[in-house]
Amino acid sequence: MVSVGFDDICNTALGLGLGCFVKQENLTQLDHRQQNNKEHDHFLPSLLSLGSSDDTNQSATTIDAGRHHQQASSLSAAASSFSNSSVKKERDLGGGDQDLELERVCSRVSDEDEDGNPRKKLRLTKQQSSILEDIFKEHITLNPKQKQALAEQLNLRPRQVEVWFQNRRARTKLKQTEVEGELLKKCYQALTEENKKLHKEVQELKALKLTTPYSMQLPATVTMCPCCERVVNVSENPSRDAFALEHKSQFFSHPSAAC
DNA sequence: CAAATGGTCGGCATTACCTCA
DNA sequence: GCTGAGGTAATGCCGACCATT
Repeated sequence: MVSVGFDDICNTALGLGLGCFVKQENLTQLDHRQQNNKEHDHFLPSLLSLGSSDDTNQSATTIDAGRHHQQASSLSAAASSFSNSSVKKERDLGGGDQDLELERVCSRVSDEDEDGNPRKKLRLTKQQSSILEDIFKEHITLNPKQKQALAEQLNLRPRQVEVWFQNRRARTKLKQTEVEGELLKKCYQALTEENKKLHKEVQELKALKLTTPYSMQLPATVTMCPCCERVVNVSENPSRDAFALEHKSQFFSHPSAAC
């Protein structure tokens, strides 16, 4: 099971599989967004100029330089079914102008592979999914470098990594929406219950008001403001004594000011 | 300096394929 | 073997943003 810190992965494709990653500063989502475009200028050349120091990098560079040529490897078995898929457009860099142009041409071809068979849907391996999940926990978006590096690590195309992250964000949002919906539902039920209680209380108070003279309506320990009908139970809350007294005095001198 | 243009991105809705009960 | 439901990879479109002209 491969477990690699994403900050490490995204820093350089050279580090893939070599454990020689360099820590990269964390990026916020906005940072990613803003950085994406800026990085484009130097992203492509840096990847293409990856000096292959070993066979691992050699294969990675091969993928990058010619994304339409599938690399033969165990991990790429799943990806191989996409060699000629109907990708709308490969938005990821890494192939140069000629490759981009080629991509534009090839991207709109049929959903069939070289053999004329209908495109098969990729199922990511557990290992691939696990790595993607781990990285998603750290970063829900990728910048081009990160995407490219991850794609190379997983033997997928950058577009596939991008799509996975898009779908993963959508799933996260959907779950979050469901959770919030449940929460709102519970809040609504609680408020409804509270509302019922308050209505019942109001009815009881109104009934009490009708059947009893005002001077006898309240226990000796309870004070009610005639303006707002606010009730203060002095005996239950001695700390309010001062408030009650002050309020009381205001009731009869300046009732409106008290409320 | 402002407007037009082109490129890239993420979000979103939808489609298409696959698996499983 | 067939079928419907659910999961998910992939597609297509859109608006936002940025760089360039």
